[in-house]
Amino acid sequence: MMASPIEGQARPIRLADIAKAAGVSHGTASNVFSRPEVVRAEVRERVKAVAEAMGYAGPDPKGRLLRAGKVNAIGVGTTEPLSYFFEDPFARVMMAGISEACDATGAGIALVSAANQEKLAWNIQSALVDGFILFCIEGGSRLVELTRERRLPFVALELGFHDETISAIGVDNIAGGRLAARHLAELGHRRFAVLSLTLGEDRTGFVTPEMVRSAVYTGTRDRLAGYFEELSRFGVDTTKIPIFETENEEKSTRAGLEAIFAGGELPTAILAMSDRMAMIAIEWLTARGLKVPQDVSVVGFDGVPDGALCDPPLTTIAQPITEIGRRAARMILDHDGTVRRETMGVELVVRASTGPAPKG
Amino acid sequence: MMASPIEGQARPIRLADIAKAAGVSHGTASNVFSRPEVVRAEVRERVKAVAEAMGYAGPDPKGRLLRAGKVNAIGVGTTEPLSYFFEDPFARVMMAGISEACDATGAGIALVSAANQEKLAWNIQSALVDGFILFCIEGGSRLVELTRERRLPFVALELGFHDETISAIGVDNIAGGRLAARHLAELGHRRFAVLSLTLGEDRTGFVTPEMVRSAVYTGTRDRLAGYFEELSRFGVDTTKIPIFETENEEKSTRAGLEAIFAGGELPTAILAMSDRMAMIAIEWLTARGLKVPQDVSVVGFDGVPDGALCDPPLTTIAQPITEIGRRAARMILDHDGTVRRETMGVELVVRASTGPAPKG
DNA sequence: CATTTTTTTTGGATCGATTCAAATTTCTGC
DNA sequence: GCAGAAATTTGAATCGATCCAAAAAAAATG
Repeated sequence: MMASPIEGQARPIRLADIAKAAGVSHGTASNVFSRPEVVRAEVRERVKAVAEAMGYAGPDPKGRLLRAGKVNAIGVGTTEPLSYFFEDPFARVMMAGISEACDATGAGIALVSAANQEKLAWNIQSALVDGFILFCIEGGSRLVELTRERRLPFVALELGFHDETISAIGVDNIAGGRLAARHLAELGHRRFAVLSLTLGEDRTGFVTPEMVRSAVYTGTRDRLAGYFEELSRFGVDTTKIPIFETENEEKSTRAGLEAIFAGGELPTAILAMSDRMAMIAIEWLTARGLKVPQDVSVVGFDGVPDGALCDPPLTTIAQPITEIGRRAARMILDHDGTVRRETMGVELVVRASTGPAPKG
Repeated sequence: MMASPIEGQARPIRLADIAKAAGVSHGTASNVFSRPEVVRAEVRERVKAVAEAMGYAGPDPKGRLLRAGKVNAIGVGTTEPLSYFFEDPFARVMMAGISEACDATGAGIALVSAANQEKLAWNIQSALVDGFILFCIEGGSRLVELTRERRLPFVALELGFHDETISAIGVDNIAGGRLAARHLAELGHRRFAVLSLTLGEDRTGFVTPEMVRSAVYTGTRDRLAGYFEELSRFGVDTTKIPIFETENEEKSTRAGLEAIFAGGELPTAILAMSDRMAMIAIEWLTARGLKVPQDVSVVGFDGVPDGALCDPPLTTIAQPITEIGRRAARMILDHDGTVRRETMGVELVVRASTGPAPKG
């Protein structure tokens, strides 16, 4: 047996090397780093000196990890690309909440995502985490299935569909819908249009009542139900309200607005199921010469910070996003094996995108 | 020896359990999952069936990791709290670039930070990553030292000081300074004030020429040098230009503006070393009844997206932030053991916060 | 100084996989 | 039916630490 031929690319120094060089057992060497108080001061210093001299990088977490069994990190997963976490306003606030809880306990955050489906599966399988928080905005069911296979605790956020077997944190969508609708109705509005999130399949366009009934996404359905329940109470014929399903992005939302304002009785108020759509709507209306809120009122949903900054500032149904993030993280961190479901309240934040219905 | 007394809380199933149950060696069992093509179809299906029946979660990455030696994830570290990554505009754009490179190679991202100094050390020591990207905005030297001990590749970003031994990506601060100064000088401005990033110690307030000379932070010093070189060329007496050192946040920046506009010859142009300060300045000036750019011009530094959205849109020196992020990630991902230093170019982005110097 | 108590140190077992040379089985061709 | 080639399977070794019961050394007690 000979030493590695090239000095330069020697393999990294292991704890066992230090132990041998210092003339102590590997148990003692380990203690020097992980429980220094149990080893005699003299020995401790000697070992440390040897480690220093040999350029030891400290106990390798890879080794420790296997023994410890716990990673002390939580994975946050989504089907969107990784940049989603840094670009999407909703995700960012959520992450701030998650970060807060992680900072407090010293846990790390690993971002899990992937460019394509195969990689996603692999990344979930190989993520070094103790549990997952899932952003189920899109492709939620696949994300959930993949994660379930890891048999680690996980919490679903913004889970569109209903599944009692998984932990989830959501908001009271019906109440949110009602709040938004009542606000507009009380301002005198009677002609509405809805900019809806997806109901099921990947499609965009106007939605029929049957489609609503058979909707897979209960979140969307509930918001709609909330809108309509409340509007009915004000005597509005909800069957006449146009509902346009978008993909919650610019193109399909604009298409929806075009369609809604194409003719017939124009709405004086728009119920948007996300702040994103609401803000796109405001921009579109303004560009079209319609004043918000004088001509058309717009109310959003989510309560992202950007809403306060747009012009006019957005009236919206605010979710306690940061708190949801905090709780989700805590659920993973102090997981006790039970399935937990929490429904958070929402609140109406009145800013300047809504006003009295125009006369006549 | 007896089976675990309580059925419910059995320890997780290991690959070895599957192997035994299926009557194959653990080598074969391992192959079923990691190299299915080498095992006979019949055996493969049998093992898979057993695994399924026993509720095996798939090969545990903790085990694989130790053997493989490579984590396939990069750590992004800072001394700021974790939420910094999701809230700071500059960091966000940088992260988007890093994400892009990681997405492309399937690498994961682990966020490393800490509430306090001890935890930071621990978190860096125990991060499961193949290398680090360091945001050295503040407390950079400590962050670098801590990371150096891990003996893993790392790249420093926004490294304030000069150290040839570490890989870093930065921008040409002198050129940036000159670009900003020339732009203003060409618009006819002759009376300036500088809102400066920190030069060394943690202090705020006006800065003397000696302090500039002995500055630790070469980034700050270089921007300043760029400003002054160019202004001298236009015949401006740079010794009279007030330089106010802030902590790049609201309070100290406002204090700086108060001090600068407290009396004497008021500046017609402000050179801010960050977009953050520039935007705070615009707000402050506007609130004070001074019109930007009619009364006072403001030019920032960084080129964060928010700058385009503020009112008036900010003229600034744009760094290729996303590209820096991409390169940093790539440096870690295809690390070859060499120390790499890159200096990226910057460009002047003229928007509406600068205009001709007011007459008289 | 012998005994008991306390503090340190030791070294084997373990965490959960992957790897690879060698052994075994199956397949080919004649 | 058999030799040789090809395809599978085996099982010991390894990755880098931590844990812990038992042994050894040091300190305290009578």
